[in-house]
Amino acid sequence: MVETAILLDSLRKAGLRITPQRQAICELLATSHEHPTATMIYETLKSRFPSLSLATVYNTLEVLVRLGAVNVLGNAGDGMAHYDADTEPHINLACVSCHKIVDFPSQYVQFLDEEISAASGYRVLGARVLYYGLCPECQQKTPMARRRSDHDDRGNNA
Amino acid sequence: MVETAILLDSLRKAGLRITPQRQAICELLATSHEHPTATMIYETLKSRFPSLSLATVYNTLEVLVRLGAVNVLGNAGDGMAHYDADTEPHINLACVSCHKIVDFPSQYVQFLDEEISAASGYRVLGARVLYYGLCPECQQKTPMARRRSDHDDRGNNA
DNA sequence: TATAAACTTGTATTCATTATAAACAAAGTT
DNA sequence: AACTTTGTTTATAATGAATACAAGTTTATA
Ligand SMILES: [Mn+2]
Ligand SMILES: [Mn+2]
Ligand SMILES: [Zn+2]
Ligand SMILES: [Zn+2]
Repeated sequence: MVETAILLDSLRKAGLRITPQRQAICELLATSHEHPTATMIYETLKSRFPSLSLATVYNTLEVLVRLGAVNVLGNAGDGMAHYDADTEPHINLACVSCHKIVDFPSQYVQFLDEEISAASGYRVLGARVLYYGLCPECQQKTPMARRRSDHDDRGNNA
Repeated sequence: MVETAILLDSLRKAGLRITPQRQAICELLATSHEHPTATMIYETLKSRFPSLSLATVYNTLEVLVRLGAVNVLGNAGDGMAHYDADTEPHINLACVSCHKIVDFPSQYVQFLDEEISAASGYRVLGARVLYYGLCPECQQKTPMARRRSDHDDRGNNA
């Protein structure tokens, strides 16, 4: 569980103002477990903030990522970047068919993280530990041993 | 070290033809250690194949990813997707400043991989294990404890 | 209340990626 | 060999997420 306060604090510590929009975006990021995209955040909040602009969502996300408070997982088959406010080491499992992303806890990621920070020489700003494939539900829907020419849903990529 | 033959075989096994373009793209992917983008592949090969189209590069990459022979690491701060023909479990370290991506070997990733395949219920098609930050060289170039309003090079994201 | 700085918003722009259709090439058929 | 089918490449157009920009709004400080 991510604390909204942690995100807000990182904004504050960077000398940035806590506006109602930023507050709401941080709250949504911290509360949600669905690894939202910029558009998803925008759609969810615009009922509460009718004047909200998509640009503000992108701006806020960019700041949070730069501060290391949020990670970008990238495209999950739907052509847009998904964000994760949980920066604790964990694995994300993305389904390339229904585009849901779930968390998968693993003891090894912790070690991994420490190893990299210690031995790589990099100043690590964030991570993108994401496995992609077909979730159990979507495996049902698909006629099983999917043959080569099965033209399933369009591309994926980064 | 990745074998070109492995990539070509996965095309063959999928019933696809080994054209000179595909052969060259697979060769470059297998040989290169720089996690190239579609454009990088295109630029590199167009001297040898003056008629090569960027569309062919994208098409071939899409097929290889769908077959699980290549992983998409995504945007490394330069706005385009980077590809990795090494599907063995390993960590990729991306520099958000110079956009280079290097491999980092870790024993833990192996365990991680096995754990996910065994316990998640997902049919895993690929992975995107990427840490991003500043490489040792770029840490020099940057005035150290980079303050908030330091407007460095533009965004990053997925 | 001024004045400046930070922030939001609406819109225009960019550009990586995808879609489309026409030319080309290989393999099979008569 | 000529015809046909099917897969591939190429050139170009279209898409749309992300970004840039300029104008308006809020907040801070004097
Ligand atoms: Mn997560
Ligand atoms: Mn790699
Ligand atoms: Zn699914
Ligand atoms: Zn660097």
